[in-house]
Amino acid sequence: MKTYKEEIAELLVPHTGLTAQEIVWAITLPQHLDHGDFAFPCFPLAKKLRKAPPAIANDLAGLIKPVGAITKVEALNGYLNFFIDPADFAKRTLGAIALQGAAYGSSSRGAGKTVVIDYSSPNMGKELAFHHLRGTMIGNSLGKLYKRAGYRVVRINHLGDWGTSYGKLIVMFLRDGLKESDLEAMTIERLNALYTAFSNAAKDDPALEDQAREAFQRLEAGDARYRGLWQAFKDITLKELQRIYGFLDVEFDSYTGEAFFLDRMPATMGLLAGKNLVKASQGAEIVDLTEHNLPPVMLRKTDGATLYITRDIAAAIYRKETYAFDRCLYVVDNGQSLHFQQLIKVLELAGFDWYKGVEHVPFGLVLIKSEEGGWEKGKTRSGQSSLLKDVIEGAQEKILGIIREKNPEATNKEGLALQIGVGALVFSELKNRRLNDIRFEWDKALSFEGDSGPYVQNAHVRLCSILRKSAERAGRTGADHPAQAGVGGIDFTKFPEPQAQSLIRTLSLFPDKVGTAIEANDPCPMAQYALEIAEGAHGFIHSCRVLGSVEEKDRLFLIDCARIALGQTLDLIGVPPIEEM
RNA sequence: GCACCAGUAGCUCAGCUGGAUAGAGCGCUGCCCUCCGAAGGCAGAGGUCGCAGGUUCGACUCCUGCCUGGUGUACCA
Repeated sequence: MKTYKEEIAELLVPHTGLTAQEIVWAITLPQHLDHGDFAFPCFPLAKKLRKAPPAIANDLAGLIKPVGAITKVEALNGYLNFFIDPADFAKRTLGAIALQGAAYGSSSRGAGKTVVIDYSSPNMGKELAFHHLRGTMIGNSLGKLYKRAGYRVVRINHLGDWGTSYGKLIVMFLRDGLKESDLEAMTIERLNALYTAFSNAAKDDPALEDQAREAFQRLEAGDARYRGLWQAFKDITLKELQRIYGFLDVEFDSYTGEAFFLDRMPATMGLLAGKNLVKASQGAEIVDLTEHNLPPVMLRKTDGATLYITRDIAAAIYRKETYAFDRCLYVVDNGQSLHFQQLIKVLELAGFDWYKGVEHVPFGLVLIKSEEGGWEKGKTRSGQSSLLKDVIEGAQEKILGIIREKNPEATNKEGLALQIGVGALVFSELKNRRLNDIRFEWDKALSFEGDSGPYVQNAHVRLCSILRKSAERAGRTGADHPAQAGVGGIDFTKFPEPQAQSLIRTLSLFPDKVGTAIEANDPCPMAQYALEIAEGAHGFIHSCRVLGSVEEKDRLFLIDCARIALGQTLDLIGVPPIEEM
């Protein structure tokens, strides 16, 4: 079926000398309802026709006869405004939602293409901190968005599981007199404590740093005992990670961390040397990028050990070979921008033309309000831990109290509180543009009012509640989902209220919003869109009684379509679309 | 020094490939529950879109320069 824009373009082609494609591209959505549904700006034609834009608009308005769903064409301020029959608009929009259901907004733009997304990627031996949440949820959302656009998506957690840090862990483990038999009882908290203990001890005993480097060298050399400890530490970390990811409903297709690429180091170094890129400098091996206005890339330290970026180069090549990706996205904080500029430049210089598909997707800091009132990285509140699990539990606890007060009959209050808490935290991190530093305020994020996770979840809950009550009235169990039955019997002229019109217009934007989010590699447009739907839903529910009204059947249908669109939007950004709260 | 990012209402932020009168939330002033969830809705006050140039019929949006702030910058990851 043709879109409205395409229909309008057909009308304009004979009079403008533009192609249909150019016109579709130029058509915009008016900001004000009384300006119609679509607008064609006549300004670009002014030079070509040597006429003032308002005059062109007037001429075109006289030449074009409304046909089909287009009911009126009007010239205003140099724009040609098109008005669509509201019933037709409602039928197309809601019909598409009813037909596609949970697949609403799917497209084939990514058909046959593969995108690899690297996100979260914490360091092993440490617990997920609050600041890991943003990148994790951005990557999670991008994965879902790309899937909806028809891409094959490979989600990778590039664990930081190699480096001197693991020498430190081993040193402290042995220094405490611990043995392999103690690994059974080892927890992530205790591993974390070993790190802290190391930094404290190293202040008094600088020799510890050397011991850690030695331990890491033994690890790299393949010492069996050290490798065994390392593997045990990694297993403990993974188990805990998956527990937290479970709370967030985040998944990965691969956990290939840095260590996975160790045996590819010689080949990678050889490949770069073969391209004449490797240079000796102060006892280390580097790639000199001065003529590209970048600092040098260190591939190998004086002690012979490889570095982070060396493994990243190997990993990029491996991913290309393994997944044949068209695009490879690294969702990593903006502080790493130099690193990724270097990585991509090295891939280019090495002659890999696919470097063009490799892209850093940076995001800004999450700043916390300090006691002095300033903004800083780190702790969520003075004296309070910045571990992600503690933040989630804190949110859950606070919300549990509110649920007990506002909805004492709710079943599974703990589970609901967790989903609302996660929704609140996730929404507060995704509603802003990716690159903006976020000023996180605990109370605001968990606020039950305004532009918040609970606000958008609440709109979904109210829609579900009406559908549930509808079933209840008819003696059915569960909730009614009239959209599943299709558009048969629905009277699309029954939505004349401005609140209904506004809601339908908002629902029609879903596919465009998915596209916008993907082009920007940013879930933010989707989160903003969730607010728009929620606002539209609240407005409609407030002013248009559904159950018991003359238009009950038609309004229930609209409610169900709004529920689908909002539920899908929430799912795409990783906010749990709950049905009661 | 170089690199990346940000600067829009008192505060926290939206604003699609340049387009019609720059939008929300919080806070502030008021109003609306005999009515499907008030975790909601409605109204009001509040802006020289960091500064200066440039491109354009048209700039919050693009370009250049500056100012301010954040982050990063070879032997950590």
